[in-house]
Amino acid sequence: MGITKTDLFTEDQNQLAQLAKVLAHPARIAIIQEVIKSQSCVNHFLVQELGLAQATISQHLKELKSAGILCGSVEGKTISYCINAQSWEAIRKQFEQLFGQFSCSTTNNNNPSNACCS
Amino acid sequence: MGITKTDLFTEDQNQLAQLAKVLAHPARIAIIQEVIKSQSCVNHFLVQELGLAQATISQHLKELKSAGILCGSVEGKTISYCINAQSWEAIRKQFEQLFGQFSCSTTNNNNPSNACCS
DNA sequence: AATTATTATCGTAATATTGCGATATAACAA
DNA sequence: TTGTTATATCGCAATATTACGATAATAATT
Repeated sequence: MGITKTDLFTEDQNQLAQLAKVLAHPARIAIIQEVIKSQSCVNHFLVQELGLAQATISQHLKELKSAGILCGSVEGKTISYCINAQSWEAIRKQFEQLFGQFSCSTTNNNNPSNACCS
Repeated sequence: MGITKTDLFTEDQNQLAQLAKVLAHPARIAIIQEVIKSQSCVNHFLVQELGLAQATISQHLKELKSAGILCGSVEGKTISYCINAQSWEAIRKQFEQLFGQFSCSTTNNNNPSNACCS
């Protein structure tokens, strides 16, 4: 069907999946990294750097913005995008929370026979 | 087009995006969390817990397995899935590497006028 | 005012994803 | 052997995503 049954899952699960979806495209990863490297970026710079069409970059920027990862400020006739520091930290924490749910030591302590992957 | 131009991006960017894509579905997040909570899970247990059809769970498990997040071991007529500890750590590191590229302090030091998000 | 530069949005084609019924396969049980 | 249980795979329909040309909107420049 192509439609996700969000009602079956918790708010946290849906939210994290949504965040992951925004990161699930190399162009958006690349845009994020360019923005970090240059402190801020404008659309046409990214078009030159990444080699995607202007409309495509604009679309990716829109998604990154609506996810809270970037935010843009008008500067003359350009729009300067930078990392949304507060959101960035919150998003990082959500991923850390997931990754923190499992660790090797946990496995060794509670289930020494967990040998299926070793 | 629906096709991602992977040739425009670095190996790392493509790889991280690919990993994010696997996490970009609440069912797969939920499966991961069930597997962690129960140490290991079999298909039909997840079907009961999550309320998705058996074929659907099987498909998600396949993706999680091929991404290296889970691995399965045959136990009689069931297949027991657990976290692939080594991969898990490697994947965590890739996300940490991304999130480590930006921090508030960096911003404050190098670009005090980065006020577009504050 | 007309031109130029920059970005957003619309529309569309190509492709990918999600979900599940139906079916196939394999291990065990009676 | 026949039946049961557990899982994987196939095929399909519905929906989502990706990419971009065309166009619109806005601000600066001439």
